[in-house]
Amino acid sequence: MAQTKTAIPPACCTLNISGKKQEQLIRMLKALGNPIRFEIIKFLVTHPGCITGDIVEYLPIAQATVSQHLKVLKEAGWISGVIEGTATCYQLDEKNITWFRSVVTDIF
Amino acid sequence: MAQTKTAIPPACCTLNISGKKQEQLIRMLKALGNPIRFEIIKFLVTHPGCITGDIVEYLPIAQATVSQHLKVLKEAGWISGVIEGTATCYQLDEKNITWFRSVVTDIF
DNA sequence: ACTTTTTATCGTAAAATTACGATGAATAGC
DNA sequence: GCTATTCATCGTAATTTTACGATAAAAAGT
Repeated sequence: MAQTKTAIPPACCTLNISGKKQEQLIRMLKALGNPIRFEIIKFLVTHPGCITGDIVEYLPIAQATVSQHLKVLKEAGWISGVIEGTATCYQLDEKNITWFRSVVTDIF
Repeated sequence: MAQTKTAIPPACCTLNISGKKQEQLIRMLKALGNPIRFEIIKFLVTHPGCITGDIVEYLPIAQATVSQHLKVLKEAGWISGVIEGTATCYQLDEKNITWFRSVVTDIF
């Protein structure tokens, strides 16, 4: 390709990330880049510890589908679930979200 | 659902966003939540104004596929392209990226 | 004018995602 | 023990995404 002459003009972000960290970030971005899942996370901000049924009630989609989205969010690290009797209580995974925030503010 | 008693415990993020702003954010998250597109954005940080062919050369995928990814990134607002002769020069869309950063730091 | 270069788009195949109903598993309540 | 409740998982259909080769379009070079 054409050689960049001398100095690269300063970009608006560094995106200085790679390897496992980058993979984890991409996984979180992808999981959040879906309207239903974004709504679930928003819901959990105001309803921490709520159970699956609450989220199903709130959203216009079937219980099986909600469960699938919760799984994606859990695997991406956005949420964690605690089984309580027959129910499962979900909440934001503060540790990972804090990590996400710090990484994003770091590279953007 | 079970009533949240009195005060909601402070969450680690507000996610205070909705409507068109939320839609745009989700579009950007989704576009960036793909390994190939993430690499393209990273490449553009260090190679601003490079042409499609440079990116094709850099990535292990076909030209048509790269072109498609560039389209997604452009539509999401991550990049802009300037036609120069037969080539197209791509660069980060600093305005939208700045918007992205401010929104993310605002709601997380 | 013709050829070359460069890139976007088209058509299409394969893979992944999203959605649903049905079913199974596990606990709670009787 | 039996029934009800709650949720994850299974099987599957529909849609979307990702990928490719082929082709079209548009400018540059000869």
